[in-house]
Amino acid sequence: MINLLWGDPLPPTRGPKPAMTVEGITGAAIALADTDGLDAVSMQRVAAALSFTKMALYRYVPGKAELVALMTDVAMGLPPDRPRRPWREALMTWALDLYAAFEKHPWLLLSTVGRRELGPNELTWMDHGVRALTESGLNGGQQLDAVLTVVGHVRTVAQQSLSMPGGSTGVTEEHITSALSEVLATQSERFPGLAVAMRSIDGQQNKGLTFGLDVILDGLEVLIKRG
Amino acid sequence: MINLLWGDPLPPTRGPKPAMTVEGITGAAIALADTDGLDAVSMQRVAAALSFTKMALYRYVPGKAELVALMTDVAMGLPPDRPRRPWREALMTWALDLYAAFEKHPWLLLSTVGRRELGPNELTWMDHGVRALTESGLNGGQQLDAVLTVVGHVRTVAQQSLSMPGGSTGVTEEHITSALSEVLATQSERFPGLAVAMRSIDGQQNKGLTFGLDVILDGLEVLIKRG
DNA sequence: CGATAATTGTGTCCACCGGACACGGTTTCA
DNA sequence: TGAAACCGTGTCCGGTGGACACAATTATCG
Repeated sequence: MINLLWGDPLPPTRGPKPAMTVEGITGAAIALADTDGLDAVSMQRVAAALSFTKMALYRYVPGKAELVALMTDVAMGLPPDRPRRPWREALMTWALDLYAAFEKHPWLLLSTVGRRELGPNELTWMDHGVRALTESGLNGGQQLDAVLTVVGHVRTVAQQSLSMPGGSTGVTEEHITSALSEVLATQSERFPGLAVAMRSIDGQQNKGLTFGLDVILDGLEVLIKRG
Repeated sequence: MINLLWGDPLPPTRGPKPAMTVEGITGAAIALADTDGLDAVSMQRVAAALSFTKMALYRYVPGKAELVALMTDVAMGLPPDRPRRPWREALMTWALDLYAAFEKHPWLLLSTVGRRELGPNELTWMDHGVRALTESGLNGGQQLDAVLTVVGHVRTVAQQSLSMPGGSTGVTEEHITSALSEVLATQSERFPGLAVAMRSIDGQQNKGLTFGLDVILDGLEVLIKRG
């Protein structure tokens, strides 16, 4: 399976020509997930989208888990190339690029939970994130932890701002606030903190993303300047 | 279903006495998830644990999604009561408490992804988090965003440090580093940033959690002091 | 007291899921 | 010209969530 993630090794020569490709299967599965969500991705449906039997897929992919891993790495893609910049701007645009990737394929939030095999594209993302901090003065562990903190925040905001199936347009806190106000209408005395916080809210676009990023980067700056 | 989350309303009077309770079902499901993971929670297995047929559960719970929502809110529990303290210490211990909750029921990381119905316990967690910041000078939206950033980081670290089925003992970066070093052994030139970062790592316990929290709180402090 | 209506747990059935396996057709190599 | 390798298909299995009809149980009403 690692072999699949890192490029298919040997096209055999003996039998009939394969009628499909791993790339085609992965692409069909991604298209399916993009339109109908990750739950709609089943072997049957992927095969049907390619006009084949589901069992034919197992000639190219060991199982569903590996297919999802392939989908994930391909859909993640490579981080866009950005010019060298000071660590803060570099990490900020890197985070926004990552958010854009989640925005393009919201199901990535589901397929990247839990322990899993990391593909080359995902590793490249991590590499670029870490490299934004190479000249910051932080040591290796700090760099990794810092990137982890940023990706965690991006994930959280994306997860809460992107409706799972198709929706995207980042209306950040839209749902949570509406769900909250619904509850607080009758239970406001039970959640006093939330109640007063909700009253002084300014419905700004994508605020949660940049707010948290600014906070994290400010914190990193403190750490870096402290030396 | 909301009714279920917020307390069962009316025990009817006509037919035979119910032989189970929603609490019992939820408890059995939680126990099952604690030992064998969330994937092991099926209607059949939950019913079998209570020596009943799976269809009997549907008299108490509308469906599996609602059962998982119940499990989630119950397992989350209420945040421990802590004495009033300045916002920074309050938020820090709140975050550590939240991490402990995820440590106790690792499957919460899976059951709390995507759009879902928020239960009273989960809302209480949010309320306590926000209330830690009431005297910080931040406005309501900022308070919510700040708490969201913290929970995002806690989730990320927990997710990567807790092995899904049963394991717990927070050996934070253990897996990611081992998986990374495995790849970097042969592909180090392809991920130069990761390669050098891995070389200067100090295998400290649970470092990722406190590191990120310190960074976030430092950033909040900057924002607050700026006024 | 007896009939009725409501509610319980069960049994049966369905579509769908991931996957094991055997089979016949196709292609290349010895 | 076999023989060996590989492809796509069909069949089968255990498991999933859930709809539905059914007999048994219980409280209420006449």
